[in-house]
Amino acid sequence: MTERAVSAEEFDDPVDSEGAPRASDGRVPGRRGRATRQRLLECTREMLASHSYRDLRVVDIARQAGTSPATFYQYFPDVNTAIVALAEEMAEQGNDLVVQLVGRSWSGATGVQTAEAIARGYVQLWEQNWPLMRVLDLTSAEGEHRFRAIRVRLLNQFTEALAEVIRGEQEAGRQTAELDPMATAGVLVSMLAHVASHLYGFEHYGIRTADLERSMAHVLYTTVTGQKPPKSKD
Amino acid sequence: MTERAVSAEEFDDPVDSEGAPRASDGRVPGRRGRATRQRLLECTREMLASHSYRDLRVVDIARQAGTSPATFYQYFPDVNTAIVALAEEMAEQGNDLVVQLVGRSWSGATGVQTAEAIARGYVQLWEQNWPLMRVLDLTSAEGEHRFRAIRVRLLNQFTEALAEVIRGEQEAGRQTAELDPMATAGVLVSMLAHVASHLYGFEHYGIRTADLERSMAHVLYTTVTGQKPPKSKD
DNA sequence: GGCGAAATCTGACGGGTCGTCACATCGTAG
DNA sequence: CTACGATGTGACGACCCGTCAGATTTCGCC
Repeated sequence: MTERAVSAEEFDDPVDSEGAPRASDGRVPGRRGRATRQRLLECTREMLASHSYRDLRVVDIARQAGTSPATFYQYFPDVNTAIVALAEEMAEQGNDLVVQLVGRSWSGATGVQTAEAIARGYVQLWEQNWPLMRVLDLTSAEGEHRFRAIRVRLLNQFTEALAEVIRGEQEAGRQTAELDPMATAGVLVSMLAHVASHLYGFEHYGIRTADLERSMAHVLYTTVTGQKPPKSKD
Repeated sequence: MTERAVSAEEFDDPVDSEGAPRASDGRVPGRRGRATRQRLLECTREMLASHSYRDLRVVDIARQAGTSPATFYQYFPDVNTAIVALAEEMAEQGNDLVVQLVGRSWSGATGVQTAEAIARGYVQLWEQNWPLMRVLDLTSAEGEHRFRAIRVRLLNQFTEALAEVIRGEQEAGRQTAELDPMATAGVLVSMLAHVASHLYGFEHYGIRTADLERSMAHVLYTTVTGQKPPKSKD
């Protein structure tokens, strides 16, 4: 294979400390420029929701924003860089939510509620951001290091928080010490991530989202605490 | 966005009942033709192992096979169709293996061994076929219906077999009847699929494959049987 | 052994996308 | 109102894809 252009994949979006982006030629854009950049970002988000990621063309985003392809390249070295900007914003907000849920109590009936909240929370996070989440999953499986970094950050903080809980349960003697906490947490987060990203496929096969959430909550609770869940109220 | 060429994505590889493929013009190839086709397939497999799927170019496969791009198009309408042929072969063989494992006994210490065998088996299946598995995961998440069909077939038979076991455990009163068997099985298979496809990522973070297998086996056994595993020998 | 016809292979081309660059336009400070 | 920096764009070269007419190889048959 002839070497392909490495393109800008290896470089990060040039953004200064305040988040003000620089244009391709290194100059700092003014009001008009930033407005155009923002408009391009929003159009990218829209296109991502209505078109397949693979079919996303610069010319379409530019046209949607009422400008020319060359203008797009003035603000982003490529389409991925624009998406990274969007994904970073989403990851920021979404991560807090789920990690926070892990911190709740894991004992008894409250613990079951925690597990349910996590399962539902993760599913909702995915449903609310599926265009970006999908791209994140997709490109992370390939080589794109920036997307992978975001995804890893998103999942890793979650995994570590969960591992900490598992470690606590092990020390309290409620959970078997034979399991590696990080490995176990990784397995659980994998479950959440994969199920969330394939909800539509499951629905297609007649498997209801509510049932999936219940099963995931069950697995979560059981695996984290090492206990059978106390019988629920419903 | 202007409509993109639908290309041959919607059409299946023309293959007659005996598996003998037809060339692009509909004629049945002779010895030389079939040899060339096979050579192209093997080269596709090699390229897939050493190059990213996205960077796979027809011209490279052809060159590797010591022929011209036009020859490739004589036997396959596009690169994906060639990969589908490879993936189908793999799925055939791999599916039997894992589904067969599910049929083993799930009671007591033997059950733990069954769970471990499944976890290890799935991981090995992935490790042995990662170039194809990766493409399957990748393109299924997008729209390619042929890849998705193969992946669904692979996972669905597995899921249904597992659901059947869970249903049995429920009827025997060992597992809570609150959970939908298919949903639960789907969750478990998701776990296996996602962990297997991210083994390298986990290793990168210092999480050992052996620990992942143990954790997955634990989750599998616990969730399927509803019992704590009997204490192991090691 | 030679000769057509069928099978197989290939060079070259039209069509399309990508990213860049020189230049046009805008808008604002003086 | 003018000049200059900031912003926007048409058009171009490079690249990849899939096709097609024609060249080359193989094979059955005399």
